[in-house]
Amino acid sequence: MRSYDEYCAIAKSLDVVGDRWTLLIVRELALRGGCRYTDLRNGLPGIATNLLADRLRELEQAGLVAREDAPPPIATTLFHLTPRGQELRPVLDDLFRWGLPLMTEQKPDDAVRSHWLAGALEVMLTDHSPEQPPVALEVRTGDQPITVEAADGDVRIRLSAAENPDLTLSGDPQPILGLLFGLRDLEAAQTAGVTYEGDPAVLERIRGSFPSLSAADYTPRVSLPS
Amino acid sequence: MRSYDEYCAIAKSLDVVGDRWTLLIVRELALRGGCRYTDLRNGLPGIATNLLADRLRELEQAGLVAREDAPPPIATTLFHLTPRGQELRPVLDDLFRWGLPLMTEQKPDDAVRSHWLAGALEVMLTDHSPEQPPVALEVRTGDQPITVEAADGDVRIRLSAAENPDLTLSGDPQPILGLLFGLRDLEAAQTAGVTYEGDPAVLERIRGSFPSLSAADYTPRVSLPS
DNA sequence: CAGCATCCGCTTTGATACTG
DNA sequence: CAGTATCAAAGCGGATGCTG
Repeated sequence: MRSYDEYCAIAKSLDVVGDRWTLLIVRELALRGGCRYTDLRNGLPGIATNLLADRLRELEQAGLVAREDAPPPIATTLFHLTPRGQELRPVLDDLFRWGLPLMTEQKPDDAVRSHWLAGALEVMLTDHSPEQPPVALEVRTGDQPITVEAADGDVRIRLSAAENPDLTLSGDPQPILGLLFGLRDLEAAQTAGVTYEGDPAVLERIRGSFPSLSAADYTPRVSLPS
Repeated sequence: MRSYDEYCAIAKSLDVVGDRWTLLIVRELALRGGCRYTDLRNGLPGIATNLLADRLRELEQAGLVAREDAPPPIATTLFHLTPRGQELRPVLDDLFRWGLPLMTEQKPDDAVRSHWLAGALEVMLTDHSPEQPPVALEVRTGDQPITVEAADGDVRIRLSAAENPDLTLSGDPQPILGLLFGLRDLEAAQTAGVTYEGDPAVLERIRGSFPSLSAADYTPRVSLPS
């Protein structure tokens, strides 16, 4: 990308990560840790292979990504974020939150990956009853099952099936997220094709509350002259 | 921009604000409040006029920007952020912070605008001595003077000259920021052409501390299967 | 198969000129 | 002041081919 040529921190940030696909590559590496080239392609459906190679080279040069030649048993190159790359997490988290209201719309040809949903769940869900015994929720949607464990006030997300889930939800991601974020009740979710097995009370324990528009004021950041 | 077609909050955010120039337009409106078309052009040096018009239309459609036909005395259209647009402030703030280390390099053809620097100062400076009487600093660089007032633990930034500044700094923006962010001492700043008038002790009062790389760990956000 | 490089048609951008 | 119109150049998406 052409530089904006502005002596401004935001512009300089965008000089580095403002290109198409770049932040999504960082998202993949932030969510999944070390990735092979092929993993990245799978997590970025639609990216042209030459673009992925280009972006990885640029990110490496900018010091956000490092490549590591994995030892003999694996024998493949792994890409991972450097500390400088990890520092983009606040940006990704904010974009996650800002974009959540847009998740109410799921276009028919939207690709779905469970680790994206897992990221959203991690940002949104909390354990409202730390004193209660741990509970486990299994979510079956996307390309692999997601396990949500609430214990001692913390919520942990794993991309695998649960051992003995207290509740299992299956169906399309959109109504399931609506249910977990408190936008739909169980009945409405069922109408949208969600099925469950187990104890629905788990929902009260971990449900997130949707960020309502916080009535931001219109005052500019910096007061202007006269 | 073409949609990424991903059911992911970050991708959906970038579908809206991921285009070239878009976030910088939001930056302008966030920093300066209501802007005329011409103000925006001045704050976005190098943007093609048709692109600015396109982006404003897209932002309006997406509900982030509203245009307002100002009453007779002004007789011009003003653009401002809607509440939904204001909600991007956390994203802008994080990009501000992430990009600060890049400000150590000032390319010869980088444009400079005081309100960008004011944004950086607002994010970075704090009043370390709330119990002390208020102090005022005037910074002379960029296209207009900046006033930094520290009082009662708060720091306020204005884009205008100070009444009776306790300290005035003049020179290139890069060494001045270095000085204010604690990367240079006064002597080093002077070597880089910064001049001052008044009491340098003001610096101790408001100086920001530079975000050192916080040794982020490499653990992925979501644990992977097996 | 993993990790690219090359080629080609299309879209987006940048620069400039022009208009109500 | 607030845009629209035009056109060349750069970037992108998709397909394909190459190398270990």
